[in-house]
Amino acid sequence: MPAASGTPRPPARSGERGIPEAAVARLPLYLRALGGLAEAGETTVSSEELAAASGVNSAKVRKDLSYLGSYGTRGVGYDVQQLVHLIARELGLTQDWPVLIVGIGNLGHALAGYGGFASRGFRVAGLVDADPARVGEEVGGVAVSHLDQLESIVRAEQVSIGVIATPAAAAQSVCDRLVAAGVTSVLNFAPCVLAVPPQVGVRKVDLSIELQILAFHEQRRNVAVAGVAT
Amino acid sequence: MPAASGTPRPPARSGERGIPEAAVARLPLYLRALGGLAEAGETTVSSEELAAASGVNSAKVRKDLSYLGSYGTRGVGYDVQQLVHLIARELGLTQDWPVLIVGIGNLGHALAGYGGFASRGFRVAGLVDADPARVGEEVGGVAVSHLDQLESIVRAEQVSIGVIATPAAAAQSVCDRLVAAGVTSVLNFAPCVLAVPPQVGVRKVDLSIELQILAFHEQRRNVAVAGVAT
DNA sequence: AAGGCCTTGTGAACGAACGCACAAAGTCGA
DNA sequence: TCGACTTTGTGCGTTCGTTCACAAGGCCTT
Repeated sequence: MPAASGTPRPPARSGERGIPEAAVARLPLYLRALGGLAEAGETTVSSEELAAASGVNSAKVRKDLSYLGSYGTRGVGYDVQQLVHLIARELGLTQDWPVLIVGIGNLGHALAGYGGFASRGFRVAGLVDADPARVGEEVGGVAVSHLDQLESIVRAEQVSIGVIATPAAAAQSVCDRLVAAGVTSVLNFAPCVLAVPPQVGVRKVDLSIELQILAFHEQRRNVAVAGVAT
Repeated sequence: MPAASGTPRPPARSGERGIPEAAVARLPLYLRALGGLAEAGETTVSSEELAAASGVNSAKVRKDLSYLGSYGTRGVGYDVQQLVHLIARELGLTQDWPVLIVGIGNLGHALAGYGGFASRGFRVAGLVDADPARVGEEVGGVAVSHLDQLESIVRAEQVSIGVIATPAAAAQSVCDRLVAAGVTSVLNFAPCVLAVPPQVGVRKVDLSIELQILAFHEQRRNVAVAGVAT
């Protein structure tokens, strides 16, 4: 019987800026919506409007924005430009983020050419692939280098964010090399779990997982209907 | 503390199958991990092993699996094949899901060629694009049709899941057409919010949002370090 | 046959997140 | 200037999700 004498006491609220993870995940949504509103010529926006434009509930919007400080004007709303700037700053998008994409298959191609990166401060600092036949090809204005160049690109371009778009079998070794070279955040598109040191951040996107979740709900609806019909 | 008797409080078990959303989102993860274990020749797996292979915590694994019924053997673990079948059935992956992909740009290409779909029961039943120059091109064994064909493909192939990989500007109108034609689940890659009737399911994937969340944590780490150094 | 060992299944405590509802605070019209 | 109106900011109850910890249960060795 191991006495519960360990210290399972993670100081959740460590007195520092403690903006909840769930709120962080919504900030990019607001930013996107605000971009649209700004283009439409809006100068101020209420929490209700922003909520509609970003697909969340207005109380949540207000609470999330309150974590950034209270910059709204009661009776009026928020200043669009100020909010854009505030959110961008909070997310760290006011600086340049060099990104290295590893694996230039179909998905890597799509990512390299994705317009949504540049507008948020992400710059494709390099593309690498293990296939020599792909080296030299230019994608989205950047030439593909060989996988061997991974370390030198990370160092030369001060890359801190790596994107893995390789097959699952290669992902872990690529990840290890990225981390060893100095990358501290990884976005993983390969369908596998990555092991990284605790101070390295990882997020994963698995296209087929999203479809499977959709299928679950789809099936459930059908079963429910069938059940009623029976 | 002995087991409290007194007033037994069944934990709000709504007589119907009430498997929590968070658990559903993890089932595909388990399924993937189990695939790997099966290939490695494992016939049984403990919650601890499965947890390691899918990157979650073992208590969560056990609780999630318990929603599917109790099919583990104490002292041994779970039967891999049985678990695969059980999860697949729960997710509705034992049937064929025809999928229509709209927008065959870089991303649409990647999706059409993505191997992770077929192995989970998803079949690309059609590809459509608004650009006549793309019509006829073959991607992943399926020919691209014109956007005009959207409705007829949905009906002919009994498509219930649509994937939107168009620019944001086109997404809502495409979505409306999908829904009108009978699609009841939508996976949206366009960076915008979609309005749909309540009975239609939508999930979204925004590549740049994931990067922004990474950037937030990355920045935070840097600020923290700088703060200590100061 | 019996006891030890391992792993499941789950009650219960904890914590995070959500959303309501409302007071506070500012604007705008008269 | 004043009062009505609008919208923010947030305290609080509720729901959802995670984690701990342990009794129940089954296998295997002796």
